[in-house]
Amino acid sequence: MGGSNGYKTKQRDTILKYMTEHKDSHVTVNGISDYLTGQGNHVGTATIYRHLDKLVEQGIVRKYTVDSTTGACFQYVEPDSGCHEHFHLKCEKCGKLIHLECSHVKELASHVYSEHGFAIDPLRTVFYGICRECSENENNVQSDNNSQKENMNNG
Amino acid sequence: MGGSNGYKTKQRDTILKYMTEHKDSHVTVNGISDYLTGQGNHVGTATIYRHLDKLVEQGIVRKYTVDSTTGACFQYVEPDSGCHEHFHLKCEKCGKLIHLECSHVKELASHVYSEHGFAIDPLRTVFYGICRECSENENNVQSDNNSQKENMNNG
DNA sequence: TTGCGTGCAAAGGTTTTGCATGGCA
DNA sequence: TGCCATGCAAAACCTTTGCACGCAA
Repeated sequence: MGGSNGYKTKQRDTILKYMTEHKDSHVTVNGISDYLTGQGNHVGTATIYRHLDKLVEQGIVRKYTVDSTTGACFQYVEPDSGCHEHFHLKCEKCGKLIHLECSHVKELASHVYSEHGFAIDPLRTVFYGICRECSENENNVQSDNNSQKENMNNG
Repeated sequence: MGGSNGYKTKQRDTILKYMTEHKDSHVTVNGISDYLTGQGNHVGTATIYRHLDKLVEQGIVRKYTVDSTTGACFQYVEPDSGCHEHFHLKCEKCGKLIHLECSHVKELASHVYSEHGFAIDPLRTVFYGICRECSENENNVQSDNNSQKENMNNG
């Protein structure tokens, strides 16, 4: 955590720029790689991993693991907003990842800590369930939907 | 989801027995495989995965994903323990599973449903974090940390 | 006998590592 | 000039899938 975080390189800037421009959504290494390649700014996969690791260590980026089969998700953390903690809802039907920025959850977290001595880690905790769209669809159509695809947009 | 859960085989019994005997800790496929092989009860990896998948579907076993590098973790759920109605806290350090019978959580669940339209599934949802004992230990023991994860206690 | 269950190996995907080269300071 | 950073490919893992054979019902 010293002053020096390594050299300032084109690749580092490119990745950090991408992260800050997508701070409202979760991104995967694959997503970053594809996007940058499409923009003509190809960066090697290993380099992306290495930078992301460093950024996570420095607290600039957070790492989420939703599923063991899917790749890890990363998200930029705004440095000035000290308490940018939020939890996540993951729909078991469509795989959508929803950000839950809600005071109720934070209250719960502090309650659990003071009453139960347990420090909840919002980085790792994911609420599983069924999202609004899917429960509405469930009532209307009953087609087989076996998609395990992730579409993690929506901020 | 018919009544039949498949044939009763030696492998299925072996795996289920292992799960029930380790219900207090989370286990990995690798751990199961190694243990059974050591006991002279070798079961193929694919078979373990296939059974675990079924058990998860049936709600007999829970699946956790702590890290994308590590494999998934599994844990047996006692059918008569009423675990379907309350939430769980899992310590990332010691793997302990804590039953959280707390009105605050239920309130949160109904709030999330009414306000955010998301129906949380208590069976799948686990709060990750650090338990009281482990956070006390962390303060006392500050020995070598070659662990590349973990140091993320903020807030 | 029928058809699911099993084991092995191969495939598919994500992340890490080794090594020679390139680029920042 | 001295190192760190990068890229490529291979390796290391975890998980799934295909296929032939075994075994429960």
